[in-house]
Amino acid sequence: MGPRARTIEDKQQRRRTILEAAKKLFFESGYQNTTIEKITEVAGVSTGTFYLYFKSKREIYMALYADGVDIFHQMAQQAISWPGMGVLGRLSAIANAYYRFYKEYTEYFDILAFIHLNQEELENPSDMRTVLDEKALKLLKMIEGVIKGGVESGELAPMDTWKATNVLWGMMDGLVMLAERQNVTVIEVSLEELIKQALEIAFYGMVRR
Amino acid sequence: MGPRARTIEDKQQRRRTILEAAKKLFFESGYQNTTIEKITEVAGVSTGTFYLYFKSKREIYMALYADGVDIFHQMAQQAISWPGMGVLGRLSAIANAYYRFYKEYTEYFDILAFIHLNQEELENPSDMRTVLDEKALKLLKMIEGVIKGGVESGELAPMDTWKATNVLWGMMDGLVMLAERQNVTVIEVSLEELIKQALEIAFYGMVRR
Amino acid sequence: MGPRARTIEDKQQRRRTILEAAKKLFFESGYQNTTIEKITEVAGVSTGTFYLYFKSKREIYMALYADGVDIFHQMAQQAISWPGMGVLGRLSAIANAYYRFYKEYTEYFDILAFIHLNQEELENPSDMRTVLDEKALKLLKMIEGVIKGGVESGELAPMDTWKATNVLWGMMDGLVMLAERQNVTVIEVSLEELIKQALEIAFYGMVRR
Amino acid sequence: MGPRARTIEDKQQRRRTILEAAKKLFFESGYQNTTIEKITEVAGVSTGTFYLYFKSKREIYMALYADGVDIFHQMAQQAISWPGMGVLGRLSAIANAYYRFYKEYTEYFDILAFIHLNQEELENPSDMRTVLDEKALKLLKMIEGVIKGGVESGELAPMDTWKATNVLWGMMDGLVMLAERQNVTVIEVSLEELIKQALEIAFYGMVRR
DNA sequence: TATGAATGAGTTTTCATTCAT
DNA sequence: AATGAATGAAAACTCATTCAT
Repeated sequence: MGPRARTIEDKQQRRRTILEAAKKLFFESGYQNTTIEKITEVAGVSTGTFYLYFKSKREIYMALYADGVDIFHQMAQQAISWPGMGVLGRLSAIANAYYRFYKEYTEYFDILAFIHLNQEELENPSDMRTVLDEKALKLLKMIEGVIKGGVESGELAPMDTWKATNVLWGMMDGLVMLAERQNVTVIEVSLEELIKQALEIAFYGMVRR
Repeated sequence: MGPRARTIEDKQQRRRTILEAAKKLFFESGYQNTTIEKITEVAGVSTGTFYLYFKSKREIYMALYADGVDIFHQMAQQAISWPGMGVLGRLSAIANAYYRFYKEYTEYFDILAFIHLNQEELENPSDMRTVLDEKALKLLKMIEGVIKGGVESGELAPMDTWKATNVLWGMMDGLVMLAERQNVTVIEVSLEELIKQALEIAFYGMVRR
Repeated sequence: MGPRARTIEDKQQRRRTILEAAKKLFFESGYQNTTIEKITEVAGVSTGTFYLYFKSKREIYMALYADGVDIFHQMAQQAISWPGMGVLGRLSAIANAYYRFYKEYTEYFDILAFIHLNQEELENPSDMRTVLDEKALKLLKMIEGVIKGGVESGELAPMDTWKATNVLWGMMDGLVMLAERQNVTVIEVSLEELIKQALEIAFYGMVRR
Repeated sequence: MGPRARTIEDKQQRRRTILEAAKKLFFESGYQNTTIEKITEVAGVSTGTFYLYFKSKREIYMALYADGVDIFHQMAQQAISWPGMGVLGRLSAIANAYYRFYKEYTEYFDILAFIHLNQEELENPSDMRTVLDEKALKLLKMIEGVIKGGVESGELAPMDTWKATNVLWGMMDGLVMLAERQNVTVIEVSLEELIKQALEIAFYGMVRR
């Protein structure tokens, strides 16, 4: 339908078009309920073209995942890049970034969240997997860096920073997941407030006394 | 081939047999990779019989979910039923019950966890959904009851108890989910320790100062 | 479309129906050009039913192959079962059986012939393969038995009977294959005569002088 | 990417490159498993260029077949071109040439053999077919010439030389085909020995007594 | 109640061929 | 003459669900 993608930029663009279509559909209907046919239909290309740009359904999913992690990583990085912030400020900033990512990039967020539990469905790990895990690990390391800084500066009590990082992350994750379920309506508490409260609780628990 | 289930007990028994088969398989292979045929094979009944006891694949999944929530609810209830426990003891007990449930009833746990993110895959909400949300709500209310008690007794600082409940729950959930992913190996920190640390952090944040 | 196959005989019958449809189509259009859909269409069953009776396209092919070998084996066996036949008579009888098989069961013959060279297309050997090779081996052993008998009775010159068997078989095979190609028309010599001549030549070469 | 083939020689060269790539791949993986893309990749040209030199996948296959027949024809011709050879010597020489062709040009041999049985797969006959049959016919006529010479010189018994030619050819063909199948391992007899034995048997049958 | 044979829409993926540049 | 992106028709196989017995 579209004109042939002749230059590298054209091809990048076409890849993006397909990626966007897939993102939209994965978000709307989930991985299983999204068929290649639907993706190509929305992207306005033929089945064959899809396979010109992506090896498989799985691969496009992973590509989106990678993008999602990158986006969040960048958001978080930026959030803590202001000089003169205290640890608590930085951690709050990361939490906020997390929340903003959830709100503004829900499609990506859902893709990230989906992968948590459905690795079986996505079958064999492959190289991609490793790449992705590395990306995720780097993200956690960044957060740990912030906590470490806090401990060193004396703002936070001495602690196992790696454990603390995972606690913080798991906490945020858990809260958003809670909100993600239909339960959100059940809970009748806004996610934003929840995160704030969680941070408060956590921070009181972490600061040096 | 199987004898007819004439009495109500017979029927209940047969239902349980199918349920157990499904639980085993959902746990081993996930929802998508479990076929009705496999379930009936393991249960030793025919395909038709399956549909005599469950309306659809989805329904049996939901039934298992409900069972899982019930089991955990009972475990948590029991954990806090000792008289003379402080709030922190009670909350710890609940967290421990959560951990124990995760360890001892992993099949159920996975089923519960799966549902979080895959509601899309399970399609139309149906009545079951409501029943389940009610069950889950009751569970959260029980936890809130504990926190409320602590605030009233002055052990905990005054706070929005409903928010705090959700924070605690989300925290635990998030941690286990973190551990459930492949990331567990990445993280290299045992779940048990993580939960302990999380509680510590949270409790320090919650107690009256 | 047809009524449900309830008894074992019904099922055998249905299996046969599908088998016949496949045989016809493989013969008419070759393996690659025969689709499961065409087979089920001709057999008057649904796609799903096909897979109820055969694991794969390959399997139905192999099943036909096995039948073909069995049929020929029986024909050859019967051909040499008359008491009081000399070796040459027996070998002639086998060659005739081969020719009759080619004429009367061309569909089977073609399936047997096809497999010769296209094992790649049929991919991984599997158990079936072994079974089939055993069947083919048994057939050759039967022919060798006849030649051995001839050598022992002094009708034939002493020789490596296994080699001779393979020569004879390869000869017959080669001739029919020659006839099978479009070349038949080119050659303008009837297959029957060719086989007769070949036997004459071979026999003159084999008899004790 | 490739430079333009301006002169006729350039074009011939490019054609050859593609042909060689196809030969290699057809031999390694068979007709069905060889894609145009793989061929062009190996040949170092673009997909479009392939279709500039060959009308279809089928056509390149046929072209290789023609080459194969030509090569063997030349080998056989040369083998019998020594003056002062007897008939049996000449026939042996042809058989040896056949065997050598099988050994040294296995790729071509397989291509020739494949066509025997898979004409269906190659679809509509087309003009090529005729060309090929003519080539094959010429080959057989050459062999017949040798036999005729033998009959005329009295070395061989009087016989229908055309039939005998076909018998000999079919015999050789049949033996090699036997060896080509997986059965080779089953048979456990070397092809070379088989051909020798076959010739012996045949010659004893053909010589004047 | 129980059975299990039958269904058929639905899914991913391949690849020969075309054609605008 | 050469390119290679785009095409889209196949094709094999799966599986939740139905329904006649």
